[in-house]
Amino acid sequence: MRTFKIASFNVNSIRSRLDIVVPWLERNHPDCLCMQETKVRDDSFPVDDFKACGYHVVFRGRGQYNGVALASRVEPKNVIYGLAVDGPEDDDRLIAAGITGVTVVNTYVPQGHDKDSPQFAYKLKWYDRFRDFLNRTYSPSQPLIWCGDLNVAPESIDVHDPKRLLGHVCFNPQVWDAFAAVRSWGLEDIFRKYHPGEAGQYTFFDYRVPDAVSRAKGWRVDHILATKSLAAKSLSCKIDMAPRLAPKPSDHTVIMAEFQI
DNA sequence: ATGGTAGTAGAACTA
Repeated sequence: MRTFKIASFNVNSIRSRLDIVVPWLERNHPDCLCMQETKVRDDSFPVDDFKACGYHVVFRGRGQYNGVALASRVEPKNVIYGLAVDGPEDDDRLIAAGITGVTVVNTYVPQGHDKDSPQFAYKLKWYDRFRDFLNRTYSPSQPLIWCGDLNVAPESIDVHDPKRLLGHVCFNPQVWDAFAAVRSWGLEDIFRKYHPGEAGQYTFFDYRVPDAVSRAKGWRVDHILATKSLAAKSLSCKIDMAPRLAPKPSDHTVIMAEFQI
């Protein structure tokens, strides 16, 4: 029996966020850190910065947009790059690996732009494709974590102004249905397990909203979910606001969870 | 208030 500590962080450019990510790793020592929006081509990924603080890192990205990475204290096994092993591109939004017996699936779900846009249709389709990916690649009976920027605030308590925001591409009945369909494969929201009904717990604060953090103008769109057997072994789940309060922050912050494995 | 800021870029896009 040991503890498995995992965190997820939309870094909004890994190269711009090294001064936050590296000290955070050294201070918190997770077994695994999942990153989204790395915004860097694979040939420019800062591998050495992760090596220097004792982490392996696997990644997939083509530059300006998206990109995902997974840092791990042990070498990741069975790495899968991309949702679409045999289908159309998924724009560098998924990386999955086995880490000390736990399968970690790290995704950056499409944001959706606007509910009348092709990007929104792509987002809904992406959830469907992701469920198919889970179904053909893994089993809900295995210890598996799905985490990342999932671009959905599942409940009214997950946004600062549910009345005004209802219908937004990240707070939207169609997205809730698509997200629920993935969860019904066999995944539980670990954050809500420890904070049931707790409002005002956010992982994203828009840069464009003045004093968004101090005025609590946030969204809970970054998540850690686990299959039933693993969820039963969870110990904690919390949002760490420190990275969002640091100088030159990402617009997201870190969510982390611990499991007994 | 249909803006605001920050990232990739080296203009316009994504969030």
